[in-house]
Amino acid sequence: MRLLLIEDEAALAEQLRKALSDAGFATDVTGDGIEAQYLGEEEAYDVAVLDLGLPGRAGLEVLRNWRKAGNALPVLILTARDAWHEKVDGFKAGADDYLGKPFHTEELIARLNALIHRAGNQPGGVLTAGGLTLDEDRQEALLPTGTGMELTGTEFRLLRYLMLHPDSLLSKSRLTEHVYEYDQDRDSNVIEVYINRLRRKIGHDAIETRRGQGYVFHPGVFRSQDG
Amino acid sequence: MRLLLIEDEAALAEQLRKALSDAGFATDVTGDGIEAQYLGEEEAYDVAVLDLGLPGRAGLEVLRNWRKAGNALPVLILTARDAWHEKVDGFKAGADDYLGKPFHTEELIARLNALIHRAGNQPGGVLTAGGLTLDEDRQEALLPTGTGMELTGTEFRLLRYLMLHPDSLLSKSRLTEHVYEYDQDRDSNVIEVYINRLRRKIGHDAIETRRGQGYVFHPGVFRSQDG
DNA sequence: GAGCCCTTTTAAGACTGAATTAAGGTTCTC
DNA sequence: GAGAACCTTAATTCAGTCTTAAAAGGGCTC
Repeated sequence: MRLLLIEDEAALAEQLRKALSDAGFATDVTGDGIEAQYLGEEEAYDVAVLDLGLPGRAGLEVLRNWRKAGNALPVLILTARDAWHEKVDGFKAGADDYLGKPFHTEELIARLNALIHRAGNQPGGVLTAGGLTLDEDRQEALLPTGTGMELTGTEFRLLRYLMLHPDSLLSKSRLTEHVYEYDQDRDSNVIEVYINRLRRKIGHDAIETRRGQGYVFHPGVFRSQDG
Repeated sequence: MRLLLIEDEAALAEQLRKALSDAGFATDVTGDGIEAQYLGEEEAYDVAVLDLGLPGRAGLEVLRNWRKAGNALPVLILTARDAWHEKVDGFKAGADDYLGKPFHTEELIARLNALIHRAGNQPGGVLTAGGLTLDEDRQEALLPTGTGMELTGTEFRLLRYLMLHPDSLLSKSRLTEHVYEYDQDRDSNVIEVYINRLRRKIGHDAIETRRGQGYVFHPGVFRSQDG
């Protein structure tokens, strides 16, 4: 996986580069908007991380220009946690995801993996979200504690969909659609039953219920349990 | 948001109705052209979904008749993916958008949101009004201070309607019509109760009471609080 | 093809919290 | 100041969800 990191603060840039390399990303770093723009157009990256703390709002311009040119490169933006307007502006400019600073590196990596998977650029085999690992070849989950859990087919498909959409509200009908291709199910509580089974295996708190709306998968839960 | 779904295939109709309800649309369903025509004229819908698979080409007739009567209700038509002529006929009859079957429900919902949103409010699933942000995917509000507020289903539907009609006088009956499905409207103070709950979450001043007339949502209130 | 094991689906009762109702208090209008 | 409209809180209701268990289904071996 090739990753473009656009970050002007040298210390943070280096820290992130290390962590991202450890996670298996071949990372190019630039702190300059013009260079970032050029690299994003000329090189074949799988994903980009864009810190909006760049001086002069250059960051969003880079992103807008990419989109204007039809470049669909998945982009995750970093913003100060309280700068809500940056988040909104970022999405308007075409960002795919965002993360507020300060953040845990694991979460950044999990979201990057999710972005890449969503874009269809399948690497192979392993999907991580905040410490939880899903081995797609062996169809089993690996908890941060090291415990391995075998999953049945349906459990696996459901968990994978949850992990691909971390912190997103997923309605039961949407989950049904994606876990069972184009199967139109009548009223049935399969999703509830499988949510229950997953909770037993990976922990109850990882999946939040929003009554009347759906479920939210929280990768962050795993951070606190183990490093 | 009140939605009219015109779909004669019962299974698909039910599947869509569920998914649309999850997404916060108060959905009325009919499989009959005559009834569809009547409902579109008499009820206050924000958008309609029209499946052209209806027997006897009745679907396009419904649409044409609405347009002839000056009804500008946004309409999205569903067609078989390879039925190119249906798409053309549909636009000629006054459709605003179309989607080929089969499709992912998320795409339908995204397009419906786009149809409903006013110009300028277009990014993926995010609705803004003067500093207040409504995340339509997660069904939660983001205050200018950065505080996120989870919303229940009814709170979400009401707030979305308010935000889509800023600075407009909205009567209680109109709010009821757009927040609830085909209603056997008894006198009740639900709207008052939910206005009260919203005020607690987003601030009392955002919603003005016009005694005897209704409510006005003021996005401007949020601008003064934060930059 | 009978029996076994594992997965998936259905079903039913308990539980929870969102939606609704209800009731008393407050503010506005005339 | 009387009546109406609205606010606010609390109780009630009821649909949505949890949980468990058992039935149904599918693939395997012998």
